[in-house]
Amino acid sequence: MGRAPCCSKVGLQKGPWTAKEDTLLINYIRAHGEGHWRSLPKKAGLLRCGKSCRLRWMNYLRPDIKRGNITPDEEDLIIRLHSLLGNRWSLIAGRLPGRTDNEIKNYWNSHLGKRFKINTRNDQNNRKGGSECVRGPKISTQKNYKNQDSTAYGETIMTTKVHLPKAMRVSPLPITRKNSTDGMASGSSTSLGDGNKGVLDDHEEVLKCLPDLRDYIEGGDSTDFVSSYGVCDPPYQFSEPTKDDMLDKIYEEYQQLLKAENQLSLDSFVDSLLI
DNA sequence: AATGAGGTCAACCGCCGTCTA
DNA sequence: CTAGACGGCGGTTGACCTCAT
Repeated sequence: MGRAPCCSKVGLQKGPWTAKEDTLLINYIRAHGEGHWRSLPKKAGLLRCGKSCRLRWMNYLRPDIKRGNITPDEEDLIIRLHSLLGNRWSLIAGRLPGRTDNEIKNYWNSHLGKRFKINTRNDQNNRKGGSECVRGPKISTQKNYKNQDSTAYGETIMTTKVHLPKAMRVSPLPITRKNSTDGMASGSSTSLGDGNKGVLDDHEEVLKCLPDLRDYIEGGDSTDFVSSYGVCDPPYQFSEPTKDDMLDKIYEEYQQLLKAENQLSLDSFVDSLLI
């Protein structure tokens, strides 16, 4: 017996968002800030479910979203965190500034999960003296993996101990301003493929209507955008450390975990991620 | 050139935990 | 204490795209 739907769904728009809808949503959040998703659509003049608005904002329109390909470092981190946390996409996303849980989930399902599945299968074949063709994950050799169980990913991960802390709300990490050479600022390297150019063009139109947002995307200061949009309350606190510092710090923590072995329990490390 | 298979990713759905009256 | 509202999460879907045949 589930809860009643968040909205009646009668007469509501579904499917891909139009540029006009995006504009309405952005303008509303600009004026009133986030929250109150249930009542937001009505007030903003949108024929959308509140959840749909939230999702659109969180996964696409938010100014701090980092677009473009997942970097090898980010991929490494996703793999490591997934091996620790399992499918806790929001937690993993919380450690990847500018990435959304949906994006990471999609990336895992379309790239990594499959890769590790193949790897695991081949690993099992190898143990049986099977194929020599090992298509393991493309893990950077500069990182220390020697303490990693070769079966720590993919299907077998389900049998390894995955820390599953009690579900709780996780306050987002401080979101750092990306520098002008990556992410959205790279322009063409959006997550929209060339085939979606039409859609992209539509949203370019939205951006033309929103100079603040365009300034941000083209290298302006996100804090300007946020403050001008009136959404400066948490979770949008753009503060130090920088993205690179944060990634380094997480790697460092992980390395320490690997080295310390018995000195630092896995649980306490994972718990530290949840803080 | 046509077409079918497979990949990608935005969006939806249902459930859960927390908050509040 | 309870029930409903709300926000958030992970799983899934389906439209659209690319690529191989």
